[in-house]
Amino acid sequence: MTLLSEGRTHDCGELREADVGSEVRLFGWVQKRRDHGGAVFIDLRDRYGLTQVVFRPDAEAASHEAAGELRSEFCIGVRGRVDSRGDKKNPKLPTGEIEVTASELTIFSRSETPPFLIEDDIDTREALRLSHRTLDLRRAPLQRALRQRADVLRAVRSVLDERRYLEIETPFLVRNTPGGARNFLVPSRLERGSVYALAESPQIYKQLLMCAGFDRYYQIVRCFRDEDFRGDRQPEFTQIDIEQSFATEEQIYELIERLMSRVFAQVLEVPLTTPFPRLTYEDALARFGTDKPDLRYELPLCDVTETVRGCGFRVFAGAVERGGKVKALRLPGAAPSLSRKDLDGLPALVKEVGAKGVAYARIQAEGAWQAPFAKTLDDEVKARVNTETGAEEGDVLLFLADGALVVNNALSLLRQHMADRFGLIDSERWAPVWITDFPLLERTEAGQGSEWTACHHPFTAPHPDDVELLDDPTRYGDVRARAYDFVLNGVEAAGGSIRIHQPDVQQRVFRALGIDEEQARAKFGFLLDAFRYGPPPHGGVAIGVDRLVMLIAGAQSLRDVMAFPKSQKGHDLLSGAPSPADAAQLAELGVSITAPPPSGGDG
RNA sequence: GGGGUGGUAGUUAAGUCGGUUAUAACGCCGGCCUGUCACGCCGGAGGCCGCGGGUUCGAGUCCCGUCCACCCCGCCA
Repeated sequence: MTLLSEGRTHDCGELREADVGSEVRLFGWVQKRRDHGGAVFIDLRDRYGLTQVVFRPDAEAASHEAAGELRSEFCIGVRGRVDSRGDKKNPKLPTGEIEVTASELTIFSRSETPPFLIEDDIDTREALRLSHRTLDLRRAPLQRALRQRADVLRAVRSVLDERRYLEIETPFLVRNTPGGARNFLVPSRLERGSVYALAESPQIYKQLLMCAGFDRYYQIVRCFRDEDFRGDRQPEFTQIDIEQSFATEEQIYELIERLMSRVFAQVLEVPLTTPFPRLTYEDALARFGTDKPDLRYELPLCDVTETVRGCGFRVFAGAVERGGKVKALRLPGAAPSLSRKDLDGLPALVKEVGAKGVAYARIQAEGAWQAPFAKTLDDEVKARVNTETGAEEGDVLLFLADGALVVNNALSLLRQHMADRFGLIDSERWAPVWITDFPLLERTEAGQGSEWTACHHPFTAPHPDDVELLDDPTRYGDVRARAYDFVLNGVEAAGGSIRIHQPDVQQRVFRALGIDEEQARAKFGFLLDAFRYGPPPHGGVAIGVDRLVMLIAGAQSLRDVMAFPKSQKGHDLLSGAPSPADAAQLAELGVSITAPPPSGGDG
């Protein structure tokens, strides 16, 4: 019998004082060797933990001899006896009460010196970690994150199964429908000249499933989007996609609240209070400058546009004249701790969102302002701003004056920055919130064809009270959608809507979007056809698994909760994808590449 | 498409005003060590300074270009 065929008796994280005296077999990787010439200590690691193994010359000479050649990351098996460590316990390890005195050692495989240490906190260039992802994945934080990811999915499945949602798969290779997120394209070999698109979401298919009578559907599904990537955006990502017939917003909210409660209870043992608070899109933007506010802290924004209209400070008055906004962020009691240098450094901070500057004022006794521009403002204006923002002595007010988008982006950034700086973020706290009443339509950038585009997607139902506005192009921007986002700690973790199921409403929305009947047929004919035969009212939601797990695992990036993520340019640094196709493959597909071959990097 | 940060030994970093042989720590290799757990002590090896070009008597350092990674704006119905 070999050690391998006998099998391991325990994992490397489970032996305790109570096991002392038993014979055990442990398999794992060498985390660390400490060779004292006599006793040789090995920290043996697997995904469950670390156990100290000791080899002694007097106990088993051959094993002791062999232990001398062990190096980091050798994969080994050990037979031995569990001994108490007596007064040599290591309180830092769960298994620190005991050690295994080895009587037999099998080296399953050797390891070259790894390019970086397999430790919890390594400070290694991420590119290197990604190109040696298998080693990176041996590290405890990634092991933990991927386990939590599986735990999250298990918890979600348990709720959905209890509630009789049916898991149904939908195609990845779908019809190419330009508009919305850019699709990855897959050329067809059997029909040269045509392409499939990789599904950016199962949206249309899940609506078809509703029409087919599967009144409660879910799928844990990969989605593909060929856009620019970020720390929280990858070319392929996973959604928990849910749709149900006869749904109302309230039912969807209740379901997600139940799902999240179960997930947090099971994975983190944290109770979430339900129902979650709600905030309209309009309020969110007004008070926090973003539709995904982090509500773990306060620091609301205050719109003072009307107050400073025509005032003596040209930066303010000018922005208002140009149709922009002036908003303030009040930092209670911040005056003593924010130096002139801190405040003068703020413009650099907001430069990245396109803001040209940040005005600030320290509030002194009786509401007087200490500010570079203080003289240009009437006392009356200052007093009104004080009242509106609630500013008191010792506070600092930060002002942004610019177009609405820049003002909101910059103040949202500053709000975050200051919350961080003043330690206002309770890392133990979870702040879920529903963002409701999104606009249905938004203006597109000039020169992109149609003037309006759907905020969510073209099948999102308008608010019943606003349907009539769809007949007045000047009011398009006022139409509210039955769409909602679930935001957790400032991260958009889920989003969805009640869909349109009435052909006439769908037609009006298409018209507003500048999609004529012919285009509608060409793009979405198969959905519209399904809607001719008694479509049920329906709606749903999609949860961003990667983002949710990122929050739960406390990770800074999606890359830390995905086993094999891609770089910001969409490269898989492990496999080298994407790579040039060979000529024969392209010929078979009837595809020719016009771009010059990539020069490749040596970085 | 745009703005920013970075790339020097296996790893993380230092490298001044352009000047002799490019430093340090960790890791690695060899030796010693029977209670370590950030083991210790002694010795050693290890470099296309991302890549290409330019300026210069001389470039890790200055200039231009380029590649890669990361952060952000746009984009992500």
